[in-house]
Amino acid sequence: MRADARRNLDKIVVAAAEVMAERGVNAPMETVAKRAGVGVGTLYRRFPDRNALIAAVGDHYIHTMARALDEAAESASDAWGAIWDFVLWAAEPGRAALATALAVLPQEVIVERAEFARVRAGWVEQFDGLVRRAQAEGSMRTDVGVEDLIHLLNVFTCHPADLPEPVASQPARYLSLMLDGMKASAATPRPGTPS
Amino acid sequence: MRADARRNLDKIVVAAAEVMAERGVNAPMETVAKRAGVGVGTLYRRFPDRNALIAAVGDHYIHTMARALDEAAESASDAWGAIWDFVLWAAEPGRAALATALAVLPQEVIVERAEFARVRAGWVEQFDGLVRRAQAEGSMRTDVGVEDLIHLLNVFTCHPADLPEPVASQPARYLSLMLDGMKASAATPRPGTPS
DNA sequence: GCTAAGTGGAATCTCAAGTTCCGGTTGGGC
DNA sequence: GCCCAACCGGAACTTGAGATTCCACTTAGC
Repeated sequence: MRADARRNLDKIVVAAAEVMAERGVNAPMETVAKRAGVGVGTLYRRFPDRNALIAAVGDHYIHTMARALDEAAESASDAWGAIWDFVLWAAEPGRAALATALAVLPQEVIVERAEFARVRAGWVEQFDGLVRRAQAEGSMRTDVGVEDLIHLLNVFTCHPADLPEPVASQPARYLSLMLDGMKASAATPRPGTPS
Repeated sequence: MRADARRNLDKIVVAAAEVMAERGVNAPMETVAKRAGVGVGTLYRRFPDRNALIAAVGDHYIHTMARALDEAAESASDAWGAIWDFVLWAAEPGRAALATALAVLPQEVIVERAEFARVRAGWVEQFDGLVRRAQAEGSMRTDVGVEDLIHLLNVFTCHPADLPEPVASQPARYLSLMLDGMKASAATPRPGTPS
C-alpha cells in the first residue's frame, strides 16, 4: 500500500467518526469524503460499502477507549478517582465524536466482528471491576452499575442527528452532576412527600 | 368546521408529536398520516407545509407542560418536591414524545409564534421560581439552574432519530439519579485525588 | 334528502444520496 | 530522472424515498 493511500485511509476513518457522530451512521458518503478531503471515489475504493466504513470506525473507537481506561486505572489513587478521570476524559470535546459513532453502530456490524467484540468485552469488564471496587470502598452507591455509566456516557457524549445543538452539550458539566448522583452518600428515597 | 374534521385534526397533531419524537422533525408526512389513521390528502389540507404541522405540535406540547407544572406546584408540599414530581411526570412514557418533538423544533418556527413563545416563557419562569425556592430552602445545590433541569429533561426524555433504543431509555431512573446529584448535599469537589 | 365539506390514496414529481467509471496524478522502485 | 502501477477526484448516471397534487367518492348536518 502506497504511503499516500495509507494516509488517506486514516483521514477517512477519522472523518467518518466525526460525521457519523454528527449526522448518524447513515450520513452521506460524500460528506465523509469531503470532510476527509478526498474524493468519493477514494472512499469507495477503500470501503466498498457502508458497513465496512462503520466497522473501521468502531475499531478505531474501541481501542481508544480501552487505552484511556487503562491509563485512568493506573494513574488514579483509588477506583472512584479512576472512574471520575475516565468519564471526564471521555467527555472532552472531540471524544464525543467517537462515542456517538459507536452508540450508533448497528448491532449486526458489531456482532460480526470478533475482534471488536473482544476488545469491547475486555473494556466493559475492566470498567466493571473499577465500579465494584469503588462500591466496595464505599464511595459509590450500589444500586447503579457499569451499564448505567456507559449508558450515561453515551447520552451526554452523543450529539445525535436531528437534535440541534443544545441537547447534550456541556458533557463534562452533566457528567459530573451524574457522578455526584452516584456517590454513595447521594442515594435518596423520594424527598419532599415521602413515597 | 365539521365535527369529524376537528377530530381528525386532533388525531393528526397527536400522531405528529409521536412520530416526530421517534424519527425527528423531518419524519415522512405519510408516516404521520398513517399513524393518525388518515390519508395524506387530509394531512396536507390542514397543514399546508411541514412548519405548520410542527408549530401545531409545539403549541400542543407547551400547554401540556405548563399545566403539569402548575399541578405539581400546587400539590407538592415544598419546592423540591414539586420539582421532583414534575420531572418524574415528564419522564413517564408517552410524555417523551412531546418533549422530543419540542426539543427538535427548528428555532425559526418557535420564534415566529408569539403565543408559543409567551406560554413557554411563562413556564420557564414558573419553573425557575421553583428552583430558586428549592435552593433557598436549602434542598438544592446552587450551582445548577432551571436551564440545566430543562436540558436534562430533554436529554433523557428524547428518543432521537438514528440513535437506536438503548440511548435515553429508562428516563425516570436516570432523572432520579440526576436529581440526587442536584441535591444540596451532593455538591462535591473532585473526589479521589483532590483538585 | 341534499350538498358543501371532507376524505383517502394512486399517480406524479423532486431531489438527495448512492455508485460507477475514467482521464489525469504521483509515489517510489530502478 | 524516468516510468508505470497504484491512486486520485469528481462528473455523470441511477435509484428510491418522500413530497405534493388531484379527484372520484363519502358523509355530517341542515
